[in-house]
Amino acid sequence: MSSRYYPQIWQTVLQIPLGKVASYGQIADLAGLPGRARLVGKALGDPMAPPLPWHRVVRSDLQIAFAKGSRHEQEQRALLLIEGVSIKGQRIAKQARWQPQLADMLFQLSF
DNA sequence: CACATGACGCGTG
DNA sequence: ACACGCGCCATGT
Repeated sequence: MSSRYYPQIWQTVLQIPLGKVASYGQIADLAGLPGRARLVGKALGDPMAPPLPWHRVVRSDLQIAFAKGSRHEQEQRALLLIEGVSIKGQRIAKQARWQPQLADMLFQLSF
């Protein structure tokens, strides 16, 4: 089981503020795993994962990763809208991007 | 072991 | 915007 890195990924995802979104690559970087965006997707889908704001993780082009119209895609869209994230068409508003501040970075270092 | 397949991302054309 | 190619990596056939 190579879910060795999942915990740090989960921790990072938990940092994303309500109403904000982060990309898979961004989470990978913050978790100290540059270039390993795919691993983030795996971590989120792992059955052992704790409750997470998984819906706040989207592709770097600000689109939902799941197939258009799929059940997962609809659920993620609904959750984001509930949080006040504006989505026009297939694209999430740029302003919803999470920009980690110094305090957030320091939190990561404490692990 | 060889391939294929994703909740990815970036560079090029 | 669209299409590849390639890097990345766990899982499955």
